[in-house]
Amino acid sequence: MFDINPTSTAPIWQQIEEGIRRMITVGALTPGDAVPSVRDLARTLRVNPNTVARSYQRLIDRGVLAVRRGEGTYVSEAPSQPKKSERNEKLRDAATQYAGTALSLGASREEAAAEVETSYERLTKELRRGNESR
Amino acid sequence: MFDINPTSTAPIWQQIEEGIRRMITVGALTPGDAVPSVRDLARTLRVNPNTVARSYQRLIDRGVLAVRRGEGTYVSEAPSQPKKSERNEKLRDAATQYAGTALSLGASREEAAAEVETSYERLTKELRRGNESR
DNA sequence: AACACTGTACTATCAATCTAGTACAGTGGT
DNA sequence: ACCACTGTACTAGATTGATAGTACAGTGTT
Repeated sequence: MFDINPTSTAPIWQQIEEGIRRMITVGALTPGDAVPSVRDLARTLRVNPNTVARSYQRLIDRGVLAVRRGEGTYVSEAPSQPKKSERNEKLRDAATQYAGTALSLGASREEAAAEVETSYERLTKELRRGNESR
Repeated sequence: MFDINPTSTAPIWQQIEEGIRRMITVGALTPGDAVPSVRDLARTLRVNPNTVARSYQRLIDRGVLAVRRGEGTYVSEAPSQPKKSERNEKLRDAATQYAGTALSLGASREEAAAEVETSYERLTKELRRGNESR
């Protein structure tokens, strides 16, 4: 599972939303899989159930998750993907923010890029762990 | 000068603090230079003077800026640089956050790194602009 | 002396986020 | 029928960030 950074300026519901999306893109969650219940995930992440519910609701609204009433929440069979233009805009915004931070810390372009690749590799490995049984 | 993104989750005072640091590392501000007055910068960025004052105060506390009472605020002659360990930790955190976002958007490692390099180049060029007269 | 600037320091208010607690309807297993 | 689980919905409080407004002391210019 993923971690929550309570000191981050990014709201927790957003961190959870991104975390679920990451697990799907990496294959740790596939269509039809059940996601943890609101209360379970809240206990695991040491977070309020309302906050988890908010994240799930957003993912449901966007067609990434689907609810079976009384049963639980599952990854949609046909997970809708966001428009390409919107995706590129978000990626660009995130890159700009990171590049700005790297610059303010005096990091070179090469160092900034290398640090991203390292983090990317680490995240994918962490997310795939505990998932070899599939 | 730099821009403020009011929709970002990062607080404005932090964006201003990073912006000043960027201008210093890029050379758009050198030791001895005056930074805009609290009220001027607030008007330029369309932000409350209190918010700018908060950013300046943090930079003063860290030895990046220095105040001459009644005159203004200036870039310190011997700008203290943060500890290497702390700098690396911040860079790493920022890289992790960006990599996580890129992953949740389904971007490949190469695409994520390339987008950073592009943003980095763009930022340095923008910041150096209007500074050729030095 | 008067004025226009500087930074600094308050108070008050608004919005967003997170938390705690409670409640209710739907589902499945016993 | 009962129980344990599911998502959902609501109230209320604390915290943080940003805003508006006001005020005061120090500095340089006129």
